[in-house]
Amino acid sequence: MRSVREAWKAAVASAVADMLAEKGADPSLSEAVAAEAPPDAAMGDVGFPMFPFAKALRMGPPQIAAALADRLVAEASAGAAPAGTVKAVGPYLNVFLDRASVAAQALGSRSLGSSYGRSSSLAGSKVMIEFSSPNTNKPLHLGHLRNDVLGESSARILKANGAEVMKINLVNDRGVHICKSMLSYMAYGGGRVPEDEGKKTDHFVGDYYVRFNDLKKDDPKAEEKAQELLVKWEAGDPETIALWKKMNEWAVGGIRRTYDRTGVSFDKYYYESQIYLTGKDEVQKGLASGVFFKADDGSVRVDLSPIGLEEKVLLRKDGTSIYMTQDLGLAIHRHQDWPFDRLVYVVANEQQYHFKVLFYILKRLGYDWADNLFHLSYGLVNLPEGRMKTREGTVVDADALLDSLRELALEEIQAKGREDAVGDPLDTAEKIALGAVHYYLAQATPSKDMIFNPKESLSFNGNTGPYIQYMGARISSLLRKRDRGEGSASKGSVRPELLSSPSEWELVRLVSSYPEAVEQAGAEYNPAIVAAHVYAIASAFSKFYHDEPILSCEDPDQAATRLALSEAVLVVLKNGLELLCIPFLEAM
RNA sequence: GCGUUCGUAGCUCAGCUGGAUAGAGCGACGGACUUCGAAUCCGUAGGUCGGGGGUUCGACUCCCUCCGGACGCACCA
Repeated sequence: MRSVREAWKAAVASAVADMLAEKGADPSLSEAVAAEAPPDAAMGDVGFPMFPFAKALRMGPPQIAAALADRLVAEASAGAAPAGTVKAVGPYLNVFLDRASVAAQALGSRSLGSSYGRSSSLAGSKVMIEFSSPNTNKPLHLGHLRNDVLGESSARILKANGAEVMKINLVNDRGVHICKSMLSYMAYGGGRVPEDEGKKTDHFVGDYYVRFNDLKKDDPKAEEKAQELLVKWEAGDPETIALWKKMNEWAVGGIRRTYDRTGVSFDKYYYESQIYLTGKDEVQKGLASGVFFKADDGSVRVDLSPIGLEEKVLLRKDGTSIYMTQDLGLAIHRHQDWPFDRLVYVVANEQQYHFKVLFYILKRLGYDWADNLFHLSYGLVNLPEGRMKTREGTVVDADALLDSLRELALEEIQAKGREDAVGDPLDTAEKIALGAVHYYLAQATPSKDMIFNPKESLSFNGNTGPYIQYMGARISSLLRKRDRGEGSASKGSVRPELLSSPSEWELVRLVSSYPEAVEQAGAEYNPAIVAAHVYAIASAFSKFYHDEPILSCEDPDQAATRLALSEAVLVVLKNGLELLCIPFLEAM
């Protein structure tokens, strides 16, 4: 569809340039030709507004559109224009595409299967993407799920556009917050292990972190002791390290189980405990080259006035490093490990300042890849009841959320009496729960704060994951029937020109523009674009399915063609859901 | 106080990089199952696009200003 549209755009631009030249105006003004979508398909498939040329041509836009239409019709009769017909509609020049050829192209997606929607727009580029980055003192919560789905989905979209992608996870496994859960365990743990309490290992650790609040009441010096423990840890005290290792294995092990459950994976794990000292040497180099300076108090700083900010300390006066130092070193080391062209950080928007400064410093240090750093900044996830707060215990635990959604989905399957039809009810319920959460989180514009409504996410009605999964299941059901010999489709042949009704054309249009959506999502690091497209096609299919007989169509050719269209829709649904980390279901 | 960002229907969100009558979903109200899965579909009501200026042939979109919310402004991560 794009190629046809581009061809028309070029044809219109060339015709406009000719008109401008004839009137003695500058032909390069024709670069302002823009292809748009008319509000109603009855007005045309592609529209070109003529306003920008009115002044230069000394004509009203409607007159320009009419004159241009005549010109292009003449070219078409001479075989010089792309397929389709043109029509002046007020100030717009509209094009009606040759629907049969667009439909034929859309049906071609069936043979491409899982590769339909791939592009080479990012071919040859290496993209590293960092996401999730959990702390090892507590399990994943709803906010992580948004981070994870944005990261994993973006990675899949980038790959679909031809990029080579390296997914990395930076685990925050050191620091005073980790020491707090250790201290709490030392006080209350009594040597117990997760199995003793029948708990998932990361929850076991998280519970001790929460109990640090009790410890503060029992022991007024708890905060101090946590700091002391951190010092012991940094000194490599064997006992401290042993406990730290044990608890971290529990935490990371549990978190990994949640990743397995949600379909998130990483190519490489980095641990802060191993890299928190990196970056010092880079700062020293920058100091030597004059990018940084030594302040009167002995600390090393960078001047941020060129980007309208103050100074930033990079090394304390005692020579110890800070967060920025570490991230600086890590970025450089990562590039040595795997020379990426772009580096994407999926991190909450509260760290915008941090990345602004980090990117600026890397650029000042002269790294050529510093121009292609991107902070995929996302907003908070809140609940209908209000904001999640750790202290108030209103944080939504990821595992518990998935469990409760799975339970609700299971109840629905049972209520509909579909246990036998779905085969494995619990597994199906789990996949519906995952579809609900991932779709809901992925469909929102990343940068904005959002409200997560669990009940709404699971609704089988409306703009939800399960609704889309349902359309996939319906099409699968049709195909099963066809394979069993039902209907007349097998006796007919596929004829794209039969796809002419409004609902059929809408589906053709959406199938054929799917690759553009994937490409745009990749260019903007925005899975929501794929989500919107997948929902649109599911919704359009639902209408089509309701209005038109498919398998039960009397005319074999029409049945075969409509079934082929359904298969094309299925290809888009499957591929799109895959990009969004939403399981596809044959039946539900 | 300074900076960033957001404000679109009762609620949750789109709005294709400045174009045709601002769109969906939920909720409300009213319809559609002897028919491929009604976990669906159709219709109705509901908006001064936070307010006010400006740029433009044309502004939800760009600029300024005010109001309101969020986040940041550490030698914490």
